[in-house]
Amino acid sequence: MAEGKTPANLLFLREEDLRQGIELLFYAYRDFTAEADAMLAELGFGRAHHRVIYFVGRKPGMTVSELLDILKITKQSLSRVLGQLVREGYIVQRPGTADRRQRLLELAPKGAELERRLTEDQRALVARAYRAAGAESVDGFRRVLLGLVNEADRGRFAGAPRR
Amino acid sequence: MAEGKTPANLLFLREEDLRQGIELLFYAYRDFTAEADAMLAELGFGRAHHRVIYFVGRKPGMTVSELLDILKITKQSLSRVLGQLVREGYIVQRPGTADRRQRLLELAPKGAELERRLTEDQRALVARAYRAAGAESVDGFRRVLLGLVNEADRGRFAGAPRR
DNA sequence: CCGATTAAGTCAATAAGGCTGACATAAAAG
DNA sequence: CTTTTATGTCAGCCTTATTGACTTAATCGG
Repeated sequence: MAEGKTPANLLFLREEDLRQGIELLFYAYRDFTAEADAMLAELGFGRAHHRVIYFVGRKPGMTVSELLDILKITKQSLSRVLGQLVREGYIVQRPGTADRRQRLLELAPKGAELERRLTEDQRALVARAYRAAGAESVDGFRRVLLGLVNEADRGRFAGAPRR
Repeated sequence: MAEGKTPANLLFLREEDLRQGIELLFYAYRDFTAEADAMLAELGFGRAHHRVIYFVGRKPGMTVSELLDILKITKQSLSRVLGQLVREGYIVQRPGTADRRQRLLELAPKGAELERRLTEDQRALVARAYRAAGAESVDGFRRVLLGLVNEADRGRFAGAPRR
């Protein structure tokens, strides 16, 4: 029985650990997005607008296709959100130089300003969590999350975190 | 200039680190929920149904109020989803013994079975990420995510991860 | 015991953000 | 010159959330 107890107990803890991980992801994501959501709501925007603004800001000159790949939504869904952002002057489109079918996306000043405000908020949240957890923890955080990301997208996180 | 360069560079890296954290959260959450979402769609359910089933499974006898606190949605929003799950026999309600106004929630066998299938999937994802990252990383992952969680909800994650 | 509060539910209207399917246009590629 | 690709658009549908107003039943506090 002394032998029987250990594996059963380990298995139980493991299950608890995994559930804790699942729940941490839920709660952390819920709270991580809450503040920015509130800010967006005041402008009549939603989380979808934030994602578009964020990624366009991150990589100016991005094509519509690239954005679709990242967001994993349909072009019709993107179209509504993107069209709105373009019409309201947050994002500008210019034809691609090599391929003139493309519409390269970039933030207009108004969009850059909003991006800054939104991201500042989330950066502060992450910074606080990083500081509270300590440098070694940050590394673990990155490794585990990277393991959750679809293999195809892992390459976006250029190799080794600087160290 | 040798002195000037370092702080500027550190600042840049820090900004990059924070953005990487933000993006990791986005990609990881996106991919973490994708499989279960597909499974739910076949039953005509969505992510909201999963959350209800998950948390009721996690704490049988939970009240509606408790669930609302966790999900941070309105009772009208919950009502539709919960009502559906009750009508279709995934969840049963029984009046509270101490307070008969309450309707304590628990999974019916059908709901427990679905919960198992859904969570098994996510558990496997998390387990894979944990294994790939290693034990020390898991600890860091937990610490950082916990720092992102609203202070009011941190108590849900009972103190020290077993160690 | 009675009035106030609480737990839960309900009805109605509205909106965001997804989806599918079908079709259009312009440019690139073979 | 035909086909493929990048992008956009129209139309209709679903899920998940919202606010506001109201109901019912049970508990609680004086």
